[in-house]
Amino acid sequence: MKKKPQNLISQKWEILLSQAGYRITQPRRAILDIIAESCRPLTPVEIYDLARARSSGIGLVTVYRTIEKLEELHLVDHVHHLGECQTVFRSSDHHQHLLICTNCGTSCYFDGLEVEEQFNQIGQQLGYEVTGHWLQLAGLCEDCQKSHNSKKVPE
Amino acid sequence: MKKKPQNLISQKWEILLSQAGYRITQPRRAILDIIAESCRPLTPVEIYDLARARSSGIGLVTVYRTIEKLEELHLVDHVHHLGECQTVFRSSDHHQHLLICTNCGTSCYFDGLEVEEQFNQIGQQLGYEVTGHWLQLAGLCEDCQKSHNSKKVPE
DNA sequence: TCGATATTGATAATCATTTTCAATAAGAGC
DNA sequence: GCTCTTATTGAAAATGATTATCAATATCGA
Ligand SMILES: [Mn+2]
Ligand SMILES: [Mn+2]
Ligand SMILES: [Zn+2]
Ligand SMILES: [Zn+2]
Repeated sequence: MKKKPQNLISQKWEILLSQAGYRITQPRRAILDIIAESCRPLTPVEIYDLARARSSGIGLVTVYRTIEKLEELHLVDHVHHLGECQTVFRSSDHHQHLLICTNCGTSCYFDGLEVEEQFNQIGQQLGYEVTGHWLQLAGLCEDCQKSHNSKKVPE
Repeated sequence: MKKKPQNLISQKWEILLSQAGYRITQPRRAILDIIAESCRPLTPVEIYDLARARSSGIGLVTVYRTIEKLEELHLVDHVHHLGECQTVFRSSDHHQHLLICTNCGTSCYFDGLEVEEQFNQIGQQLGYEVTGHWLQLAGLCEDCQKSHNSKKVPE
């Protein structure tokens, strides 16, 4: 019987949830794993389906409640892209932005942008005090550039 | 009896809707006016309430259907901000980005950003072919900076 | 091991959006 | 202006997504 090596991220999340006074249950663990391992933002129902395929008897309600707690601890971000406005993706530890594949959803955080100064100047010109920004890039990932037509969606 | 001078934008929209084969009805006209005049993104229900206050007997369904057509003709944009993911705002004629007040919602388009080159480079580093971007600034508008506390929401 | 209680899933309730449909009104052609 | 076709309307019902309720269960500190 193979022992599945647990994902490092979900391992960390379990500790943090524990420290916040939440309990680590079987359904919750399955949901954490799914989200932590995913290379792309997932909808609640996608998480539900993937988690159920792995360990049965999980309720969609529990998915929503688990997402709620992960958000509260800032361990996941809400991602809006394409039609979906409610997908969830593991958050970066520092302020970063997402580059999302328009075909398969595979997402990467990136940083190193030099834009804050420009943002402040634009605000000044319009009389606003800029307090935040929201930036997301869209494109085709390496795999999807090769197989340009196929609409396969990973994990 | 005062003749209300019609908004230039909604006037233009009526022509375009007409040319697209759609009819200009009283409910539709009221909805166009509300959206065209607004200085901030509105939810369907907000549009519904404002339009009903102006001319009675308008259905929420008609609001949804009118938004649908305005979107189809690219006359309005979907705006995601704060909790709301389904607000509607008159679109800019060329590619621009929005700066939105976090307090009252008042929004301005801006351009003159020098970022496209940086976006492409970032994509290259990560193996993506960048095809689009999504950028929005948030801040406090001039009025809301003065009356920092009051949560009044215009029109 | 025990016990307080956080968590669970089934079910029902709520909220936003879409569909259905018969009545109405826009507007092209006369 | 009048007529006729048909796009549009609002009420009501249907759908889909999210949230609240609640009794049974599982977690985890003592
Ligand atoms: Mn940033
Ligand atoms: Mn741009
Ligand atoms: Zn891809
Ligand atoms: Zn403001």
